[in-house]
Amino acid sequence: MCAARISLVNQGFLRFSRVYLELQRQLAVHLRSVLKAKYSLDIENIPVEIPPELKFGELATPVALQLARSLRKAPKMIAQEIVEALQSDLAALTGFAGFEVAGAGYINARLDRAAFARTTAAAELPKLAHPFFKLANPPHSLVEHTSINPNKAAHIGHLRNAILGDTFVRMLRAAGSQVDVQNYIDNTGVQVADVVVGFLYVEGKSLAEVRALLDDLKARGERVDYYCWDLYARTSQWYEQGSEAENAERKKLRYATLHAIEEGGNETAEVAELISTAVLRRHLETMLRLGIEYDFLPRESEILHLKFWEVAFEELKQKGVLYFETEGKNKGCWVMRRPGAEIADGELDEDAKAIVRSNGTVTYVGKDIAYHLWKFGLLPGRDFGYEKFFAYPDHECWISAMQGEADHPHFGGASAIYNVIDSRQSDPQANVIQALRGMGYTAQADHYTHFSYEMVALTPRCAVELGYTVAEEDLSRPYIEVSGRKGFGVKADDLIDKLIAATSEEVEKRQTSRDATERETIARQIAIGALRYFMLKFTRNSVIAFDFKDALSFEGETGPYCQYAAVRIRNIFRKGGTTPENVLAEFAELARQRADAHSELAGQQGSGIAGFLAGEENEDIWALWLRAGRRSLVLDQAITVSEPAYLAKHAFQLAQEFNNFYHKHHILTEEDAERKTFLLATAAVALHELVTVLGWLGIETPEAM
RNA sequence: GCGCCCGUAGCUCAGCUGGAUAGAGCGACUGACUACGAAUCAGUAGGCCGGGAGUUCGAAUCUCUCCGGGCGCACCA
Repeated sequence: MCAARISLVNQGFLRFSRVYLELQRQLAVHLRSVLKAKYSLDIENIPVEIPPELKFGELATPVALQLARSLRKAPKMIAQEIVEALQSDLAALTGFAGFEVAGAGYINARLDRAAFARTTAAAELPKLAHPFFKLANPPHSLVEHTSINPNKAAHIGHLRNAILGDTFVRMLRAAGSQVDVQNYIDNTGVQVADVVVGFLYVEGKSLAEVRALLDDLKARGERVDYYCWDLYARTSQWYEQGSEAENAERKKLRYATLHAIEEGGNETAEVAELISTAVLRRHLETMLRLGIEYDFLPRESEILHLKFWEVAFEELKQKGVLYFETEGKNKGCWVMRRPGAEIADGELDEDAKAIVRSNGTVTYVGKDIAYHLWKFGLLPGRDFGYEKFFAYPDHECWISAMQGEADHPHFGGASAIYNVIDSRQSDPQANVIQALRGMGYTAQADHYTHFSYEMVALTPRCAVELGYTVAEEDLSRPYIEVSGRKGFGVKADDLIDKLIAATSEEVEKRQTSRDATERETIARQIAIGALRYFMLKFTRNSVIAFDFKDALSFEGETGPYCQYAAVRIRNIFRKGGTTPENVLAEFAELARQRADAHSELAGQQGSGIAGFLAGEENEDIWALWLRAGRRSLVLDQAITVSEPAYLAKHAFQLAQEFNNFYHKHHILTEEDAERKTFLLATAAVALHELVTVLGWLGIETPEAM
């Protein structure tokens, strides 16, 4: 049922702590040669799974079940024959203790537990000194996430985007990739235009007055993005509030403003620049609270003014991806076939996507195609100017500019890109990929991933709680979509503040001996842990119906639960007066001695390390070691299918298995010195696994809880 | 009309290229703090995996179909 098939696809770049992966590969190779010798069959992908329960062993294959038909033999018979072949050559399979037939014809493999522990512990040691692995020739990836319109405060939907994106970046880096993190800024769109209309016409402010207001807000320590949140909602209403004639005028104002901003070099554009930059800065601050950082902020204004589109347009025309439509509703436009469209030559394709309008202006998708050519380094002669914009403790975040600074890093030219964008935009994303493919950039199209995810919505109860008026028919729905335009939603900073307030209250109660700064750090770490885990525990295409009760929960399957397990382990080492490093070194030495002795005591079970890991009463300990050995496998799978939730699940299961172990076995009072070392080593391995995996999720481990 | 996503326990969700007795968390009910701090642990109850058909030795998983819910399908941005 919950047997997991191990992916063979993507293992190449994982070079550390791959105990489980190695064993799996070895078994698959060996099985293949057995099948060849016995039945003259050459099967390339032999399924090797992790069984649903430990009593079935640590690895299993249903290959005998699959062969039953072609070999015209009962699956159990085949399994028996294969097992005999494997058993007779056990010496060639290091790390395995034996094989057996089970169920309808499964072949179950049992591992040499002591050897597994020895290898795992040894793999933990060097990581302590060098936690980050670097490949000699790392693949260059580009992840784009966050990309909030700079006209209002970030809300919970944006948090899901940024947390998913940031976590994926950490995962890629853990696997050895070189990753550039980009946050695309649409500073010339209608959303920014609307808030500019708000300042200029709803509030009737001049450029100087807007500037003064921004200074004033800054001086008072108030959030500009919050101010814009309200103004944006008011402006959206204002378009519909007046008489029909007035509303028509207001709409005209809206488009005139939009065009002035796109054009640049005027006062309206200057207001837009002031506001969008101030709001953008706030977004970066909000995300930094969650440990989210960026390398580069490409802006729409530069893509426009540096004329990326012109270069792309020529190539699109020349390669026949775009054609000029002379009939139908798209008459006078340059259009592109949609993915999967089957239209005979010369026939009118009414469904084609217009890329250049009949008035000669380019659509959003067109600009996006040009931008993505740049991302892959396929836009000859065009690049952004680069300026420093935001300083992080250990690096700069750059922003696009017309001229820019002479000395700057290079962005773009990636070999793989990931766009973290919600699933509602899958159509335009598919259009861009289609264009790349049409231009013959097949490899690039294949390495273009729309990292899509479902939205965060509010439960009706939550909406009412926040004081919004909810329509009668919406009350019975499972969730209501948030809307920046209506000012309907939970602002990111409000949620973070609320979480910190809740964790602070608990920390004040528990950590009376610590000073205020320490307590503050702990409360912040737990709050962020809770938030990040909450956003990551759901798989990407499940809609999150947001509710404060769930988001503010610190018990059960939550970030704090995982953090707590790690903190408990730290407490053990603190009380025990030793460190994980020392214990692991001690254990490695012990394991080595025992391994030497083992050859003399061949076949003698139940002694030494093997004994600590054998038997019903130690099954939970063995489960913990196994889980730890599985980490790189889980990372591999999570990257292959772009699903950070797998890692969140893994961290939780690890924490759960540790807590279970913690209650059953009391470490510090253990009298047998060797067993105590072994139990401490178990805790050390669990701690390093937890800290590492939580780190990939962007969750810090507090000193105390 | 076309396309994509979802439907699994009272609630919120896992279940990873088909595989062994369908799993968690929350909520409910029982129990466990003078041992490494209970933000924890142990246990009980709770499921026609939306319905139907097909493929298969084997289906929550693949195919088809129907039902229910959501989101997209502009020369808007």
